[in-house]
Amino acid sequence: MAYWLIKSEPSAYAWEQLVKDKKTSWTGVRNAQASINLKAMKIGDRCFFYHSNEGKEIVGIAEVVKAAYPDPTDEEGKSVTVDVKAVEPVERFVTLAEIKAEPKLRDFGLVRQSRLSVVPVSDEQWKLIMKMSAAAKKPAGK
DNA sequence: GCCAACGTTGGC
DNA sequence: GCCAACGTTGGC
Repeated sequence: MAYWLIKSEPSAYAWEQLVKDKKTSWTGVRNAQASINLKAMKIGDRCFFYHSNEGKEIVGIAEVVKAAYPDPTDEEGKSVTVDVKAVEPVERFVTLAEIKAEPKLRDFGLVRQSRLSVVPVSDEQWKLIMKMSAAAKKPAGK
């Protein structure tokens, strides 16, 4: 299974909203690279849910429940969307500042391409961030 | 097909 | 609110 990070401005669609809705269609992605990432998503893939602009932190974990299909909100029919559901909130928010402060996450898509709204997350990155989100201030161990 | 102009996103 | 980065558009 693959891992991803999906971004949303809380004012547009916050994590709390997804929790309330249980699941949602991740529509409105127009960026070409982001679309490619969406198409690569498979059912069961996990996604970090990141709040951009406000908060700038990873707040929860979502799961892909429906693979890419044409985005109904795109009149041109070029864009795709996936359905995701809320899995669980993270124990502790992981902020962008912390991610930037972690040398191992220097190559993280969120940092490297800050404008991309759907970015891939490697296994190692996923594990590390999971660790960072688990209560302690710093990742346990080395 | 290239490149400049413009628009949008997102961090600070 | 400002500015930098980057994607997209349109003229040539």
